[in-house]
Amino acid sequence: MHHYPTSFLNNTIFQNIMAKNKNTEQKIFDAATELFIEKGVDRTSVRDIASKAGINLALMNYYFRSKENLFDAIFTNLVKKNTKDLVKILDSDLELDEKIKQYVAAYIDILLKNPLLVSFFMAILHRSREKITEMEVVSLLYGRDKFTQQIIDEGKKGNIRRTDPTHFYVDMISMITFPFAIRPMIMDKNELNDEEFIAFIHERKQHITEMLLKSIKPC
Amino acid sequence: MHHYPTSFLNNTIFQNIMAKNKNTEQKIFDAATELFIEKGVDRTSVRDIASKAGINLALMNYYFRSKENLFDAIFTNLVKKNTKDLVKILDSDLELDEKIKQYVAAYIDILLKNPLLVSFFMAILHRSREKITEMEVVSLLYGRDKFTQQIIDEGKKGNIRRTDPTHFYVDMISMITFPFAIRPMIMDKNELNDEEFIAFIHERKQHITEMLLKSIKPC
DNA sequence: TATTGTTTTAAACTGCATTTAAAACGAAAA
DNA sequence: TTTTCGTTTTAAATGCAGTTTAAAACAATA
Repeated sequence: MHHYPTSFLNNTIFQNIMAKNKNTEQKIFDAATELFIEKGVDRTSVRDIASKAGINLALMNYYFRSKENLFDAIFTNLVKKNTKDLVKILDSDLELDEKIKQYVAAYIDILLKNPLLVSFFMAILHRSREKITEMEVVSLLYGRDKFTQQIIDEGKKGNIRRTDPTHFYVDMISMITFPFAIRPMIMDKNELNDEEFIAFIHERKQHITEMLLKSIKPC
Repeated sequence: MHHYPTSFLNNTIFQNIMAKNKNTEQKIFDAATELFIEKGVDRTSVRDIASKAGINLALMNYYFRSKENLFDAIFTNLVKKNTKDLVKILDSDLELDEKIKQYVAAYIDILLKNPLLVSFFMAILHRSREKITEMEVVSLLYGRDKFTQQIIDEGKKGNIRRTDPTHFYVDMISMITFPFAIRPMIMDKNELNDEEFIAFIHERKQHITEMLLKSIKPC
């Protein structure tokens, strides 16, 4: 009979564990994060993590139960840390135009700053696409109740063309996100280096905003 | 010293091998294809493939050298079979409007008909994003020389707004492709069943076309 | 019939995540 | 202080993955 420590994921008593297990658990968490960034999730073994964290192999399983769990913990942590602003913008009382502009720019900046976020997302989608619906934290990346209502309302008022909010939202996140997923392809086909790709992505902030606004502008 | 059979990938003498090795090589290929569809690439082991094909474990490596290679062969085959039309449309002499409309519809139909294409693409992007640039066959999914020129020309002639063809093309494939990648998320958040999701995707044909055309319409 | 190259086989090898069972540790109770 | 008991750590084993090896079976042909 094993006694597993309270999970990292169970953050109601997050503070308490941290006081106690800070060293080992945090060491595993940090080492894994660094290695996942550096080599990708699949190409880092738990032995790598253990040796980088300076702990015994079995401790990874003792604290996180599995590599998959550790991955989820890191991903959840990363998403939570980075998407607060995004949700705030969508739920704000900004004018629709300004809201879209800010959302697009903020989302792109987040993805530029956190390459891990992109590759984690890809990893989850790849591993089992269904799983993503089970991760509550993903709502933070696809939650838009107020925004949806706003589009419907503005359409009724005649301030914009009547627009299907689902299509509109899918368009928006597709144009923002997908280029990061196919980054090597875009760089290769357009002969861009890293710097130029980043510039291209920055251009897209304005480009996407214009595209979206033009599509809802009333005739 | 081993004597590997001429590779499946080397299709200059494709016919010849097929006459000889049809049984075993094709059995492996077919079994793997079915299992990859059914359970996903990572969740099918080479032992699964061998037992489904009714052959010895080592034969998979004898014919395809590695599981990765087998995967590539299947992917390449699948892309080649399905993207002929797509390239034809982009390279045709159609009017820009009509060309965009046909391309969007054809691309979406292909992805609807071949779920494997989507998950294979994700698998490659996930495994090593860089690898995708090495697969010549991917040009078929991202090749647009004549199309690019056409957008520039029409812009100069004043038939459309002057438009950056790279952004335009990225927008187009993002809006077409990405929704398939996040299918479970869209279904979950909008409470769609399979049938409704497919209907949603069909709607997108017209939606995306309108979106793209509106963005290049001259003021 | 003997030879040579090809195809198939059984078994081993390597590296991986995970599990086990026991040992070490630390704090609280006796 | 010593005992006790839950927690943390350890070394070793387990089982499954892809791949490799070396020999056997087979087929064609000289």
